[in-house]
Amino acid sequence: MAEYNPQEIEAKWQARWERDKAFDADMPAAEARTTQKSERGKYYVLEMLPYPSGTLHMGHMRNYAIGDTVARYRRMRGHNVIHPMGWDAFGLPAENAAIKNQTHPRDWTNKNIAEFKSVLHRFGFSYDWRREISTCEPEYYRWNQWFFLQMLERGLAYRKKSRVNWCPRCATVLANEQVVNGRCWRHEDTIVETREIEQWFFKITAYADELVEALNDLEGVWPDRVIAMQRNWIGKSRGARVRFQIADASGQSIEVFTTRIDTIYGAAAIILAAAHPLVDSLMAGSEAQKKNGALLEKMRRASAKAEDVATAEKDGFFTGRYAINPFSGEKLPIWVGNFVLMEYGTGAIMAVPAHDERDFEFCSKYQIPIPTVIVPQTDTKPSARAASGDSRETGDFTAIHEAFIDYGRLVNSGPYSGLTSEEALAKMTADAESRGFGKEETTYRLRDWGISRQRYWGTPIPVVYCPTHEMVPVPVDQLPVVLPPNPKLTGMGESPLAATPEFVNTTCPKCGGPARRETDTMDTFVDSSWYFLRYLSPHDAKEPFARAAANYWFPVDQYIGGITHAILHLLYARFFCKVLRDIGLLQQAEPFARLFTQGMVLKGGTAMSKSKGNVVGALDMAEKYGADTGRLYTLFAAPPEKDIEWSEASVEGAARYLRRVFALIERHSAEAKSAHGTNLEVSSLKEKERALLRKTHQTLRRVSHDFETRWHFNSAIALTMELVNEIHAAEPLERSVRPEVIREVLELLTLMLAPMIPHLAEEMWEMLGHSGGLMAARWPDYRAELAADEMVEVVAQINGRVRAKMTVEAGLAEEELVARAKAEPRVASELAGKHVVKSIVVRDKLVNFVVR
RNA sequence: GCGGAAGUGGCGGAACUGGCAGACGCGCAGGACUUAGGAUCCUGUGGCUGAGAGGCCGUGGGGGUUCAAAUCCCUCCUUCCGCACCA
Repeated sequence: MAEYNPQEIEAKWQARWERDKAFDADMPAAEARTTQKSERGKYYVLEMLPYPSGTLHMGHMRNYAIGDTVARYRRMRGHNVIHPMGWDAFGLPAENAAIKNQTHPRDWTNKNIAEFKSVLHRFGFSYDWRREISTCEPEYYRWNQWFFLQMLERGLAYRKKSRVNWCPRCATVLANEQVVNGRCWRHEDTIVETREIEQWFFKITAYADELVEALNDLEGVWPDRVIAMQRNWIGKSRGARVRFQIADASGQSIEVFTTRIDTIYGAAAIILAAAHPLVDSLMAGSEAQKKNGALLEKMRRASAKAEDVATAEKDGFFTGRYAINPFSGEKLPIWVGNFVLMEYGTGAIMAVPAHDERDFEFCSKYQIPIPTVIVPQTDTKPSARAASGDSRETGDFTAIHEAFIDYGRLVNSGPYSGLTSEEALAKMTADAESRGFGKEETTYRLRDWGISRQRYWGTPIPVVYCPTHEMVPVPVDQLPVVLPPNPKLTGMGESPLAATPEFVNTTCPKCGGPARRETDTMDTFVDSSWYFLRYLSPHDAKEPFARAAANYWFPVDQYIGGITHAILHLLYARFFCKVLRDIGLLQQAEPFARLFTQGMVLKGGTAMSKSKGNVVGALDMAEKYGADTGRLYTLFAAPPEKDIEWSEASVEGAARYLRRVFALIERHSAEAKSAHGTNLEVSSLKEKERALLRKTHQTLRRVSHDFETRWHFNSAIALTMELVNEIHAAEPLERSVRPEVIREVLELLTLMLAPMIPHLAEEMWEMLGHSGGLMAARWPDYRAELAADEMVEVVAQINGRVRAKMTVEAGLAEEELVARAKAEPRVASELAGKHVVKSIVVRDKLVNFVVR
């Protein structure tokens, strides 16, 4: 008897697939696209493209195993599946490795790509390798440059000064990931500074509203948390902009943004961000300036890091000036506060301490009055809190212990008193507008996307700077702007391209005079914002992607990747597609029809990563157990969206199952092959045959359901294990089961396993007498008459407790079930002398007697 | 604080629209075959209790709805993830 030899089997079938070009995906000819009716049309399955670094470990592998299972299943379902793979090849690690090892980032990257690729081949993933792309190739990144120019032309790319991390020792800009605890990664003793330099931005905020609104359509097809995270990130909030005149300042005013204009009669102060442009002029020459100048400077220098900001104590000072509340006419002191952000809203707020926690904290600290203007709606009489609330009258600043931030009913609000918050929001916004001191406004947290990187290993930004014409875009026909082959990479001093004269020095496209190239490169997220379109015509030299190909293949039907990219990558890609639609290149603006975020593979409680030293190499796995075992283990360990903790023992279990399945096919292949005909009439079946076929078709029904709806491959695999166990238990089969039945059972088992363990399934298929290979095979439909239960187990309960189990004919009438249940000895004895209040019958399931 | 997800045996996890909780696998225990086995096969395996048939308890805690709750409702607790002074 032959043993299961995965190495041999896997090599054999991988060679066969390659020979047969089994995974090449092509568009049908134009006319076939409309007439084709037997098949189900295209299906684009995509796993997030990897950054080739370190070793390809089982965490990566799990991702691809899930994608490959889906791709293979869809092929079996008759879809024209496109399943491409490529490399996110630009990036900082390549540049760092190059500096460290005195090599070129390209060499390091290509070496890693070759390694990754060989591992993916070893696992037999069904990619169309003709479509492979690498983002560091000029044929690819020239289109990044082309998109940039398109955006520049439309005002969607612009330059402005912005903060970067700066290490004074390296004299260079640091990426966020190179800043560790506020210090340089290379110089632990050196505190990172911030510097303002000119940088390029993509105006993603122009699409903020569409980006947030279109999320509604992704409900149910994208994971909830990803949608929630994107909503949160975009941070849409509706409110109003209100202008407060500055007292004694001849027409000068301060604008604030508020979502709670209904609380405006409770405003106790205006608070400005330290960076607010009016701060200096308001205080010029005043007593307040002398007193608070130092504090102001300190606030302006304070760290902008989120953790620091969130934990910093509220701090501020009075500017000595006042503003007029346009609704009440009241004079409000103008303060400067460290918790007011210049970047959000208008950089100024109205402080309503009674109804906002932050304002409450600030005003309590500085003894600013806390007037109550909203009371809970349920209060019929003024609440104790409201009654004692107005500190302007009582002079008591301690009477209120916390802010009441909910909507409610207005009090002490002039003509608006008595309205609900909802009513007041609408009415007061409208009044502010008609009276000319405010208007409805929607703000977003989302900021524009800074794409400049002071790095070598990225896409050069295609503009030049000319002394006479200033910034000049590189004409499209001069693309690509190619990276110089031999940069000086030191990681110190100015950015690498700036130190490469043959790159920097150029001529102005307008006047031909000497000019300097832009020396920043693009954020690598630009590369990954449209790569899924490049796969569709990867070698196109005339355009980024062929329109016809996009019309056919786009959007991605199923995108699969890690939750780590829930915000940035997925948001940028959505943004890009909207721009591409507006340029006229796409008809559809949402790139990913369905998104699946798979769980991580942990070892020792943390995600596998080279730096933590807890990786299990995919190649090692394949060499020791085989690719199919590796795949089966990662699919079986948990549902694909959950994290799994690496367990070598469970890998052994997966290997054991495959050996068992292989041996099963081996034992019966001769009989199966001897079968003639396929007609399996229910009436002609012997008891044992009927039982086996029933189990098989029931398994098929449930496995199909798992594949189709929830992707719970773990339960699908468990179901096939049950089937295998049942076949085992029925052995020996030779005398009691006809070859036709054996063949049917084993074929269906093979087909069910095929998407998950493709090599072994091919081998099994061949052992069962098929020469065509599984690529031509279709996912089978279960036969209802074979899956049907003839006898079912029905439970007899008394007051919800199981008292007997009966095996009865399926579909028995309710009265008959009650009669049979009552006939059960245990039921009969317990019911004796008791009054049955009620009998509940669930057909084919249970009978429950309620007794007193 | 806000938002999202999740709490089921020793472990990973099953249980479709409320209907026998613990499928399947790992681990463990016992056995068979074997020179041997970390190969293979068989049996057992939630807890307590009982000689046994069986009984009682049991899906994070508490309460509720129901003939019936892991599943629905209320409430509390815990864990993980994301955002975090966003006006």
